Amino acid sequence: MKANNTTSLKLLPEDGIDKNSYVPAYVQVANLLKQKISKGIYQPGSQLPSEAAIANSFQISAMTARQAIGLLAEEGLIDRIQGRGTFVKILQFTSSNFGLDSLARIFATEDDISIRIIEASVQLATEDIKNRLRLESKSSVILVKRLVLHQNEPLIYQISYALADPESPFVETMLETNVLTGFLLKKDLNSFKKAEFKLLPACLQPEEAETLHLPAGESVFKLEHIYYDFNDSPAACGWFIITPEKMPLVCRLGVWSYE
Amino acid sequence: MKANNTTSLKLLPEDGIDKNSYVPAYVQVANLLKQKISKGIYQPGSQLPSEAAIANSFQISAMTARQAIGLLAEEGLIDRIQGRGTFVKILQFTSSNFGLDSLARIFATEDDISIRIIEASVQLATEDIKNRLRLESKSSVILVKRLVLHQNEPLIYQISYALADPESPFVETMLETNVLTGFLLKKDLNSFKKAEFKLLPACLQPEEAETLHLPAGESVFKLEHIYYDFNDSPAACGWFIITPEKMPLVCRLGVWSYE
DNA sequence: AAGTGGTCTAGACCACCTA
DNA sequence: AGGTGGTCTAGACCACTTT
Repeated sequence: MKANNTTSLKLLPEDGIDKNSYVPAYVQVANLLKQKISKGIYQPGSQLPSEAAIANSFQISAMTARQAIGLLAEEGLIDRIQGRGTFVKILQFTSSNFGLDSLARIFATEDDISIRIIEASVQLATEDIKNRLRLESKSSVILVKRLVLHQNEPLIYQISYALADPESPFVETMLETNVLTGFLLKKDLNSFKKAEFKLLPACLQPEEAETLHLPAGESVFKLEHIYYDFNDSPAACGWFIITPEKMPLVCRLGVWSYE
Repeated sequence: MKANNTTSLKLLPEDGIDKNSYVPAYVQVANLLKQKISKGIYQPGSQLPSEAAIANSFQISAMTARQAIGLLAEEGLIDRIQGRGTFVKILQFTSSNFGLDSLARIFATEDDISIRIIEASVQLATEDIKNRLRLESKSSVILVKRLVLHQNEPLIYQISYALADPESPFVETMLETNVLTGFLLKKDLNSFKKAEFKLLPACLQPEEAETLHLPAGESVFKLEHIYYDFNDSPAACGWFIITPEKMPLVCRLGVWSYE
């Protein structure tokens, strides 16, 4: 009943949905509602028709109408308040959300990406690293500095520390590491339970600048990370250095499509 | 049937849900699934039981089971692949998402926040501003520099430009502007259709440093913004300067709660 | 009391993947 | 062909807010 292979003709009802379309009803309804917000028919701050009213006007069930409204909620276009109603959101910069989409897209292709090991060694942990990994005094850690290249151009300068567990040949494992498939220890990919990331502004240090072929002193992003194992113990930490040009952090609020 | 006021006793079935609890069934199921992921019973990369199996084992309907799984999906704990199954995600830094929660929390209280106008004037638009606001040559713009204080300590240095529309007393309106209630023109709060934000690392300039009581040269966040009206024309632009201490950008992946 | 969003059911059928 | 996730229905009841 939902799809119809027998015809390519498309009826365009004035304001109804096409139940023979491959596009789910709730997506169609969501888009129609977005259009009304986009055109200012539903103004910021104003109340949307109730779920029941929407279900009725589009001749769909309440659950389906609710699913459509859920889409708008996911996109941050509306607020749902139990007992009061659904309201078009007023734009607020504090609801901005910045994702690493640009990097994810680069890594997704897996082509043109290569890793160069700058340094790999076992060292005595510094105070800073001991704090981050919750280590006893005089603990040894593995340090690996990598340069990630995209189309043979420096992309990310990566420094990571991991526990020097004598039970396994860690350094070799870390040298094999493939950033593409998860970024750290390939064999330990599924041994991490959780991770914490912190984004910071930073000033490019001489060593980093030289490695990345950039002028020292430039403003860059520093992405710190800590990975935890299934005992909730920090098992690896480190940071990435990357320029805002290679990793643009952009966020859009409001209606940006669907006319 | 969902709530039960008659008793405060709580039965704790081994692995079932409490249908008399105020906590929705789908939330209970989601938490139980999270526990199993947290404990490593469901390991990263492995397949979760099917929706039908979950529905059956918890004695709930398929839709409710699906809703529970939807919660995990929202939190980025799992991947749903049609026709194949549901799988526990392997942590990837590229799926990090940074929100301005810390700022939103500060602004939410509305207490201890005050605005100081540093400068307000009408100026000829520079090339940069003309590009951003898509202006003709020799256009006038309103420039306002504000300092947002929290508990009488400098928090944000804010610079904004807006079209100098002769139809309304803009400068006065902008002087009245209250960051708390939306950040720009109070009267125009609901006249914006969409906005774009860009997060950048920056180096604190002398004027900014002095205003914020910070040493020049420090690394800070620069949050650029452009607001569009319902004609899709850029109507206002500008940027915030804020330190990473005042606006920590942290992101957590994996299971961080629910023992 | 009436209206709103939120939860839940017990089915049905569809689209997709694997075997 | 059988299993999986995805969509949809027509109802029911609940919790919350406003009148």
